Amino acid sequence: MKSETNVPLKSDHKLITIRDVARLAGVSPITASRALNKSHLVKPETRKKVEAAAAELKFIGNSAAGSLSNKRSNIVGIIVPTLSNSIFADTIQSITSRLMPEGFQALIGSNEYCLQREEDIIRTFISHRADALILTGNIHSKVAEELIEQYRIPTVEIWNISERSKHISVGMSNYQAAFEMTSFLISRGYEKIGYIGGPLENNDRSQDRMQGYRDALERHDRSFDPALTRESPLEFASGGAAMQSLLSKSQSIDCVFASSDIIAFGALMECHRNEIKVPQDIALAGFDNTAIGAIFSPALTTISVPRQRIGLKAAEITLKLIRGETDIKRRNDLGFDLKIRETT
Amino acid sequence: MKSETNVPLKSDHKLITIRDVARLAGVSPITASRALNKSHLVKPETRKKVEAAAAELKFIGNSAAGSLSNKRSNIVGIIVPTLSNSIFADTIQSITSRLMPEGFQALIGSNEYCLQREEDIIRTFISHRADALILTGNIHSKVAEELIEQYRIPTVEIWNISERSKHISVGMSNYQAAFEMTSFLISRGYEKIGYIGGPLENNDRSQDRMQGYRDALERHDRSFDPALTRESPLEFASGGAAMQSLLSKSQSIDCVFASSDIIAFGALMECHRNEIKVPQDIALAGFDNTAIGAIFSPALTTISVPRQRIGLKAAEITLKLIRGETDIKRRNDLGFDLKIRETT
DNA sequence: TTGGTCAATGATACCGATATCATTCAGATG
DNA sequence: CATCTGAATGATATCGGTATCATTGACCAA
Repeated sequence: MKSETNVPLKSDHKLITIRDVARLAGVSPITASRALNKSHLVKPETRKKVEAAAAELKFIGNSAAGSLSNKRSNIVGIIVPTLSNSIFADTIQSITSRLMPEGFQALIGSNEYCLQREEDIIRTFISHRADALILTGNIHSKVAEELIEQYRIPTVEIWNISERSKHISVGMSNYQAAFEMTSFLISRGYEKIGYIGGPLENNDRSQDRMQGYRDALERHDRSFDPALTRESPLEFASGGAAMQSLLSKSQSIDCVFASSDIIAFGALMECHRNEIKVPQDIALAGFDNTAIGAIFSPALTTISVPRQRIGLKAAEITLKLIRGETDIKRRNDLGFDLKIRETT
Repeated sequence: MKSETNVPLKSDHKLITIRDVARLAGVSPITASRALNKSHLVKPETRKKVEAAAAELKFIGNSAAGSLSNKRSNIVGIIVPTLSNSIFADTIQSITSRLMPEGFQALIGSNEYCLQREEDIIRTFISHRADALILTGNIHSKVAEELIEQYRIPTVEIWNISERSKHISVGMSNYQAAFEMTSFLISRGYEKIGYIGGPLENNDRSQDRMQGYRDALERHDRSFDPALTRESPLEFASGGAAMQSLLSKSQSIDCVFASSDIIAFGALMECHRNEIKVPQDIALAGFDNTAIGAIFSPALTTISVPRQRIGLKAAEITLKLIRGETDIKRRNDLGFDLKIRETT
């Protein structure tokens, strides 16, 4: 076999540069550069010559050289907690579909719900001199905030709106959503409403949802009972385990509010296994409105989060920030929807 | 409000450079650079001084300048069909967790099952002078292949192993997996086995799975009947619709092999809605082994694809390619597992 | 005719790192 | 002691674009 083709050591292999394009087109490198980027500065005829030359050579500009020179990387860094949960994938998808046509490249990082990892990712994003950052939530490490400040990176936070946020934020109030869902469950007549939430540590969405549940109970003269709550990793199996734990400790529970659809599914499956009927024996509500919830049988009552709209809005604000526009609201609350379906 | 903080126009704001670090440490820029990167060339004492200076200034190197100079971007481009399906998220996660500690940054793109979009993404990856590419599957546009060739980008294909592949590949034989699943279903005694596959166009995995199903039937002296097959987008609802279509056209079907768990779930839900019992009335098998399948009730029979191992192996081969090592197998078949559970 | 404006293009310098080659000097060698 | 060796460091050039300022010539006004 021609094993050399497998050994693409960066050899002396010469890549096409804009000088080559310029030479072929019979113009200077700067004119070639202008023709390809700011074409209005160049005679249409010249532009065509340059474009033809670039096409013939299959020229692809070196963006490292470009950003080094003009101090704009055309890179936007996005950090989400995880890629495994498709809710964030939807947001990323809509961000990139808005940014790519504008010539931006998204750098995507997942911090796996860890602030230190987020800080490391931010550091590498800064090393690429990202023009802007889009971060999930509003809890970040102290050093991360300092770096953002020192390097003056325009930053947008997504997925939660709260007083806490020091940056521009796009999302919805997780607190209010949990509050309304809990209020709804109370209005439905459920007496003993349990709660299974995601890990609280360093997660503002989890914290706010929990607080919303709690405040709604108290607003309706119910006492908050920690024995009816569980904290669960955001995995199906863990949600099931938390449900099992709830069931074994307090039989009289008649409703469970899970702060994530993933947990809710785990809980639902646990009910199936124990031949507990949903919603007849126990009602169940989730949060996020994942695709499977709607087609599930029984269909899951949940909170619909405008994931795509969050991404779109965040992308648009990011573009404005990069372009120095100033008509930007600090808090962009896109709201949420109570999806009342079969499990309650 | 201090609205200036919201207007981070790239002003004349001076960023820390390695010259600043060098000055503070009392050495030349080159020595500072060496101290931070190739520390063995520098006296330990000097290195400590430079590190202290860098830390004090919170220096983060400009990777654009770095890669322009040393012709290595430390960037690896990864393209998956979509981020919405968590199976690819798992692979990405394991790739990046292997590459990041080695100092590489992953650029992630999703082509939404479109070759043209893949080509565009490859073009931007090349503009960043990615050191290597990791692509899903082995069907790419002609121009994409030409660009990879011209710019000599080491490339690894993941998720399928077939003769078709022109690059190094890491994955499993989708053909063989579908063949074995179908054979298993036949051995279980099912008579009329339907098939719902993903879109075939430009998707080698879908094509190979379909062919595996077909060949297995014929190997066992069953005739392949196109009327028992459906093509469905990879969404829950579409899977349900395809199932409905199958049910309405041929009542006598007693088993359906869905080429993706997502389709299988849609189909399963459709059965629930129609009060068709799985597996008593109709058996159902999926493909991919998504997390929910195992905890679902009834638990889904499916093919387990070693998603994480694919990512890990692909990352390791990528590192070897970048480093010019030559002991690399062209086809890295990591196998698959038949997960026989309750739906068959 | 002269001067001014503007469109089109070019020469040169520079972005911030590092490759390359040069230099210095301590210690080993004969 | 002269020479060599190699560790440690530095001066300069360079990567591939583009910002900046300069130049050219066409067109127009006075």
